[in-house]
Amino acid sequence: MQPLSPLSDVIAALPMFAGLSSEGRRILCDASVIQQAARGLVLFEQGADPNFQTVVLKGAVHLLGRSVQGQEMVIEVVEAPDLLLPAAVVSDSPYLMRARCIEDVSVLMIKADVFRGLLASEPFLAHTVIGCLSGQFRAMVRQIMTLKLRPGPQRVAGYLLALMRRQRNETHLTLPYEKGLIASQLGMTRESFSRILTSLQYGIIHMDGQQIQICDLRALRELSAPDPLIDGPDP
Amino acid sequence: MQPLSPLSDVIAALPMFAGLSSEGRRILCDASVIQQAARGLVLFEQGADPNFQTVVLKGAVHLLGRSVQGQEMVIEVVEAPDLLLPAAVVSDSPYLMRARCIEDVSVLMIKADVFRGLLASEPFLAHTVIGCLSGQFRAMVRQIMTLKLRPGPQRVAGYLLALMRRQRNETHLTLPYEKGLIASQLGMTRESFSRILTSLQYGIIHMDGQQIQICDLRALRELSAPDPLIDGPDP
DNA sequence: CGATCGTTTGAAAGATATCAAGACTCGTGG
DNA sequence: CCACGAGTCTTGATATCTTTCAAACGATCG
Repeated sequence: MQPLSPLSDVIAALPMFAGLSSEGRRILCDASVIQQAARGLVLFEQGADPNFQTVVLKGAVHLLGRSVQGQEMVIEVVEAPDLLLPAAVVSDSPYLMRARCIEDVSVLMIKADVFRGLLASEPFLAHTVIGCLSGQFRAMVRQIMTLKLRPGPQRVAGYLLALMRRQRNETHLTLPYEKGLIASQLGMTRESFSRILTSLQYGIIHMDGQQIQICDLRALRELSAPDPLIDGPDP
Repeated sequence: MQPLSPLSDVIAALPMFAGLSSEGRRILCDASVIQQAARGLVLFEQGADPNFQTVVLKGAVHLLGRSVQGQEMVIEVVEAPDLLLPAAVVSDSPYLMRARCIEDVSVLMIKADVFRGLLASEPFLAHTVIGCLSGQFRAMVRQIMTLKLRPGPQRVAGYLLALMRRQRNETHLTLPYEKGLIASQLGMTRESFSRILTSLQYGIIHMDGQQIQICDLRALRELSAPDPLIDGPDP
């Protein structure tokens, strides 16, 4: 609850804000608070107006879309260090998604109007936001390409390979959260996800709960039909 | 082929560049050319490195994703006036998609390195790019939500309603391009799209080639299960 | 007129979702 | 320590949706 390190030290330590003027840094500090949030906590609701620009300092956050009928799906995952939906904040438009903490997180919350003001006066901050927005935009494009061009099993295989790369390229990996959430991130039901995983069980992977051992990397890669543009360089 | 109006006049007339310093405007002019491109022309290829920041001045451009297996789908539509994939240009990363002119377009092409340089020295340009990026990001999020949360018929109904709104809210509308392209934009095959349209034929719409008459707006809206966040205010 | 392209339609196959039940894990409290 | 219950995951049967393949139709254009 209480900031262990003074706010200004945290901000000074962030590469994201390294190039701010001292004046800008002061304004930023005055308009910010640090919060700890427990796993499961909702940071904001779909449809809400952004009052803060949230910066994820530690941990990861799910952005969930909800249909009129009430079903909910993971649309985006934001991991520290990154901005939470700067697109909504800079355009002062309602959030399209709900933000829920995947794990215990710490966030920096900057008053939205101050943040927008700083954007005009601090070229460095503008540059940071541009970099962040472009990265998030490209991630969304990749996801659309995946949804439109790849069937379920390919998406699952690709997901496992991406996970492997993020976990130090070892053939043993741990699913980062519940399978139901992963399924919705991949655009399928948990039943389908479960079935696809079991279909991989015979020769390609070995699964035990959240633990997955990749037995036949070559086969998995072949199954995913990787595209270096979408998936990054070969793992 | 040849610029009818001098380059500097075109740039001066664009709201997008209205706030540039005179110095910035000079640099921009020196690094830019205006091009006319015919319908069907490919402006750049998927995987290419961005040499220019393209500004669509007139017309519209399709951004197409291609899978390893070779099938191609419309991922995004960019209409004048807007930037073509600033996310790739500012991050100096390969284009994720191919750009193809839907119709005859005119574009302004700015050398990419000069554009990135101006971004640092011209706060107004940075602000423009932030606005453009955030708009495009939100469009991608909406598309993902549509793909993940809505079945085919809802997507088609929603598309028709969106089209109606863009065409002065009249109940008679014209499909902007071939049905096959619209189908891929909606994430389905042309056969599925055709079947869904015929299923609407009986009472809800009347279709004749590219012309569509909406007979029962209420039913169409109900079928689309609209979400004001995704679809905008009620048409 | 014949060729090409976009579209529609039909029949069949395949993929995915849904519904329902059972298995499993894990934390709680008796 | 065990039993319970909540939540998650798996599995099976079925239904539905979507794609695929194939053919025919229609328009446009040389």
